[in-house]
Amino acid sequence: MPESANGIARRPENRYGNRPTMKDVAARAGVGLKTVSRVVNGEPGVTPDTERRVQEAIEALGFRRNDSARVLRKGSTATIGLVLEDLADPFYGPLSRAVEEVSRAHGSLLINGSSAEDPDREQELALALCARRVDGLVIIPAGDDHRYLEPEIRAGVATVFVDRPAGRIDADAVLSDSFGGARDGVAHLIAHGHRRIGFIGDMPRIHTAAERLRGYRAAMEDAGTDVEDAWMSLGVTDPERVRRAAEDMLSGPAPVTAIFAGNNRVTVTVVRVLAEHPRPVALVGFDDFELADLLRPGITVVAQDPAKLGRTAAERLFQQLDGSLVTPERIELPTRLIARGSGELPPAD
Amino acid sequence: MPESANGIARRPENRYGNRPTMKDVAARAGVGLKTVSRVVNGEPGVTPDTERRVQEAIEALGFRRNDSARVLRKGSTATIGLVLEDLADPFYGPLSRAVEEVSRAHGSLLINGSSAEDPDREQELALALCARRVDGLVIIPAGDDHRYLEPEIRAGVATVFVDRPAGRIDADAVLSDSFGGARDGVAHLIAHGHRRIGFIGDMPRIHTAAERLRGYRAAMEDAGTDVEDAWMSLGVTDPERVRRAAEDMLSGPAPVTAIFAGNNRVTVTVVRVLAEHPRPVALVGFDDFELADLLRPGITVVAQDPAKLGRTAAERLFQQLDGSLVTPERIELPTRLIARGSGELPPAD
DNA sequence: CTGAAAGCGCTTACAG
DNA sequence: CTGAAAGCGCTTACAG
Repeated sequence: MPESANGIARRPENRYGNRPTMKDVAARAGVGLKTVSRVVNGEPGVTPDTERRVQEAIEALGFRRNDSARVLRKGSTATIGLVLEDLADPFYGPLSRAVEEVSRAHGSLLINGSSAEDPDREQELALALCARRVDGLVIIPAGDDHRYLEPEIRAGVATVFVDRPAGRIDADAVLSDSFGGARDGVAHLIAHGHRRIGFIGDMPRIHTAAERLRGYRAAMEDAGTDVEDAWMSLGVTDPERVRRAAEDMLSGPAPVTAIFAGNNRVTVTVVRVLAEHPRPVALVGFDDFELADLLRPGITVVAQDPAKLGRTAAERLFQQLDGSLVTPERIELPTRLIARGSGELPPAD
Repeated sequence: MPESANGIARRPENRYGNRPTMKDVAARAGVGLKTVSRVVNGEPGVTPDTERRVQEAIEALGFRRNDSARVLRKGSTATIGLVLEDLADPFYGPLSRAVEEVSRAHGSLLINGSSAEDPDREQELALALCARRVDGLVIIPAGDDHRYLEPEIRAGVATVFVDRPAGRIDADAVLSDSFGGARDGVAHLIAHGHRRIGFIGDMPRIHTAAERLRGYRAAMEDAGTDVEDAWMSLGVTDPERVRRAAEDMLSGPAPVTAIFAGNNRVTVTVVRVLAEHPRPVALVGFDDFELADLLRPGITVVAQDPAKLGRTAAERLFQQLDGSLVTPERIELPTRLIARGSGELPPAD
C-alpha cells in the first residue's frame, strides 16, 4: 500500500479508494444488509446488542455511507445549486452565504459555481448541476436567454433568479429596485444643486444597468433637465474604460459637477479619478461597499441588501419545492440611500 | 399537471420529477440501452442514422443523463470539496475562485461550504462531502483536531489544508508566511523610529495568530525592546473588543505610538479608532484589502496572495490524485510589505 | 455496428 | 426484531 501525501496510507487505485460497503459491514457483523441500513440511518427496530455489533464493524472498517447510491434509490439529492457571477466579487459573498444558511436550515447542501459573466459557462454549469439532480437552482444570470432550462423546470427543478430576471422564460426573480434606487440617488444630487450630472454604468443589455439608466433619466426629467449624450457612459465597467469616461465628463467647456456610478466597481474607480481631480465633484454610487464611510469625504451610496436578496431567493426556492408556490413572481427589494458626504457636495461652478 | 412557479408545468411529485431515463429514450428510439449510452457519451460505433433517431428521442423527452447513477457505476465523482470559514469574508472569495478554476481545468466540479469558524460544523461538512464521495478536500480548518479524517484519507480522499495547518494528523498544508510577514511589518515600524508598538491579534490557539505574535516578538527582540503585556491583545477579533483594546493601548501614561494589526478585520477597526484619535498613530496591518490605498493616509500592509494560496492548494490536491505526491509537505508562500503611508508615520512623542 | 446481462451501493416493499 | 429480493439509472464486460 503506498504511503500517501498525508502520511496515512491511501488506496486511491480502486473504486472510491476501495471503501467498505454496507455489505462488508453486514458480513463482518454477521447480520443482514437491511440491519446495517437500519443502524446507519437510525431507524428503530434493532436490539441494542445487534446495534453494538454493527457499530463496531462500522468503526473497524471505517465505513461511511455512499450518498450517491442513496440518492439514486431515494430520488432526491437534498442539494441545491447556486450559479453566480464571480465568487471573488464581494457583493456575492453575503448573498451566497445567505443562500447557504437557508439551504442548511432545510437540510440541503449547496453547490455553487461561477459563470465568470459568460452566458455559455452559466448554461454549462446550470445543466451540470441538473445532471447531478439538484432539487433546485438559484441563478444570478449572465446570459439573457434561459430557454435551455425549460426541460429541467418541466422535470421538476425549482428555479429562482436573483439580481437580474430570467430571459425568455417566465420564472421567479428576486431583484433590487434598481430603477427607484437610481432615481433617488440622482434626485439627491439634484436636491443639492446639481444639474450637469454624469452617469457611468454597465452595458444596457444587462437588466440592472438598463433600469438604473432609466432611473437616472427619470430623475433628470423630473427636474426638467435635458440630458446630454456626453454625460452618459454605458459599457463594460473595467477600470480603464471607467477612468476615461469619468475624465471625459470632467473636462471640456461644460463639465459635469456630479457623477452617479452604476455599480460598486464603477464607484471605486471614480473615487480614484476624483482623488486626482482639482475641483470637488459630487458622487453617489449604486451598491454599498466596505470602508465607504472611512474615505474623505465618505461615499454616499444607494445600498442594496445582498444577504436579503439571497435569503429571499432561497426561501422562495424551498417554497416552490414544498409546492406552496404556484405563480412566478418578480419581487423587488427596496434600496436605501446612505448619505456620507460625497453626495452632498455642492456644485463647484 | 400543476402550473409551476415558473409558468412551465412542473411534476415535482415523482422521483426526480419523473424524468425520462435512458430506458425511455431507448424505447422511443427503438434501440438498445447501450446504444443510447454510446450516443449520450459520444462513443464511436453508432451509425449516423441511429444516432439521429436517438438524438431526436432525447430532445423529445427532454432527457438529461443522471450523473448520480453514472457516478455510482464509475466510482469517481469528478468532484472536489472546499470547506472554508465564511464565504462572506472577502479574503476567501479569490481563494475559493482560484480553487474553482483549477478544479474546472481538471474537469471537476467544486462543492463548497462554510464552517462559520465552528469546528463541529467543519467536521460535519467535511464528512458530508466525503459521504458524497468527493475525490478530494481542500480545507481551511476551523478546528484543531482532524483525526476524524483519518478513515477518509485512508480510503483515498485527497486532502490539502490551506491558511492553517491540520491538527493532529500529518497532511499537506499551504500557508502564508505569517511569522516572517509579521516580523517584517513590525521591523518596518521599528525602522521608522517606533519602540512602543501594540499588537492586536486573534486567539493564539489559531495557528496564524500564534505565528504572527511570534513574528512581532521576534522583531521586538531584534530591536532590543522589551514587550509590555499592556501592548498585546489576543482574542476574538470582533469590532467591540478590538476597539477597546486599541483605545486601552493608546491611553495611559505611556501609550503605544504604533499598532500592528493581526488581520484585515482588526485593521479596519483600528483605522476607525485612529480616525477619532487626536495624535497620529502608525499602523501596519496583516492582509491587504480593497481601498487601503484610498484612505488618508494609505494603509501599509503585509499582503498575502489569497488566489495563489487557493491555486497552490488545488494543484497539490490534483497531484495527490495523480499519485505524483508521496510525502505531506508544508508550503509557505511569502508575504509582501506594501508601504502606503500609515506605516511610515513617525512616533508622535 | 448493436444489445442483453450483470453490477455499482444503497433503500423499498415485503415476508417471516 | 431481522433479512432476502428487487430496483434506482447508469456503465462494464461481453457476445453476436
